[in-house]
Amino acid sequence: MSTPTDPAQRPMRADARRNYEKLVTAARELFAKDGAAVSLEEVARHAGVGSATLHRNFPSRQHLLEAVYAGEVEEMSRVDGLEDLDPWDALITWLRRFATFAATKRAIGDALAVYVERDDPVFKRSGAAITEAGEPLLKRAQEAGVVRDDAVFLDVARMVVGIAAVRTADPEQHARILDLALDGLRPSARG
Amino acid sequence: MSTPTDPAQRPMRADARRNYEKLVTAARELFAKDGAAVSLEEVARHAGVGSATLHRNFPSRQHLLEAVYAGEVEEMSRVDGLEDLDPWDALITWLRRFATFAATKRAIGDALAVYVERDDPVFKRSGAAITEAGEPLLKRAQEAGVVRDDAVFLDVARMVVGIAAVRTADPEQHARILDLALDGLRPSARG
DNA sequence: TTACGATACGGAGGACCACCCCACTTCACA
DNA sequence: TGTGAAGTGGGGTGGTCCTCCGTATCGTAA
Repeated sequence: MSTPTDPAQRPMRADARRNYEKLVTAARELFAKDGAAVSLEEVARHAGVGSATLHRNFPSRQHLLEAVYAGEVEEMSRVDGLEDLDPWDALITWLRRFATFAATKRAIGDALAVYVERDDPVFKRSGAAITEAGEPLLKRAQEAGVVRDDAVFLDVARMVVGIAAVRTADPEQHARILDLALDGLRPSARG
Repeated sequence: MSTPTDPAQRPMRADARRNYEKLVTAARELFAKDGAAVSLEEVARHAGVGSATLHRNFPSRQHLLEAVYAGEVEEMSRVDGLEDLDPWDALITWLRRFATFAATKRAIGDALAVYVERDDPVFKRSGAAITEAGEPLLKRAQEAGVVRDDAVFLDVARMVVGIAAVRTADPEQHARILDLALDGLRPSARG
């Protein structure tokens, strides 16, 4: 889950694992405080670790983002008590939560966009969590006839991510835009 | 139109104007070839001009983008023979053109997003052109009863920009997502 | 046509960045 | 406890943006 190495590989050495954790912790703090554009040098400094160590553990900024947020994404994706709602509300509620998450955590939002948009293997884990959670909700809504049949999950996800990526000072506007777009999912809207 | 200085100010010196043009030309070529992230140093080099000259003319990358694309944005915004179409088709056609433009020219797309998203004064000119073209189309469609009354132009524009900003290898997907979202504009879709 | 002040120039340099190299340290296992 | 493999971090490289300031060029008034 939070294992930095593939299970196939031999386990990390204790000191290496320690440094890995220090880096992820430092990155989480700095991303939250200053956004995802923080210099990697700064992250390494803050973690009390050489920059080479950072680059060895995380070949790119995206890898670091994935490590920092993978857990949160999985938690966000969870479908809690959504099964109790009717199919439309369940889907919309989940999509709204997804959008809010992406919009709030700008850092992960941008990273998510990269995953959702390009199937970047770096984000396989986070991406899988999202698809696993959302796709059944969409299916259920379609089977209930409250969402148009031709909607594809990845289309919908990308739409939401795109809208979430819009930067606006007014959070109300975000909600308005999203609602507008989500109304397009209704079968009655079809031309 | 392409005047770099405000009319109030005294005209630029001939050599200054020459350099200004060289920079805009070089930037246009490089943006088209390599995207909007091209190094400004590179642009200056390509224009055969010192980097200080670039920074004097364009305090930020956004200023350079605005200078490069202002004309194209205005042309793209034009409503041509759209008045002949029925209100819905006119609006949708224009919005689609807008989205395609933003998506195709990634460089200006990102810059546009900045304008449309934050009212950055740097993009006042381009932004005004867009609003002047699009807002009447939306109004007309609303008056004809084919678009929900509560839709606000800036919401719609931001939605389209957000979707256009989604990077996907498949252009068909872009079209699908946009159509999905635009269907949300129909009054019949309202809850 | 000249001469001179305002204007604009560009290269050098500072501060920063990502990323790599490699002599050195630390670990884990026999 | 000794040894080789794994991991380290400081310093180097080459790139970025941006500013400073001595120099060159322009436009104009004489």
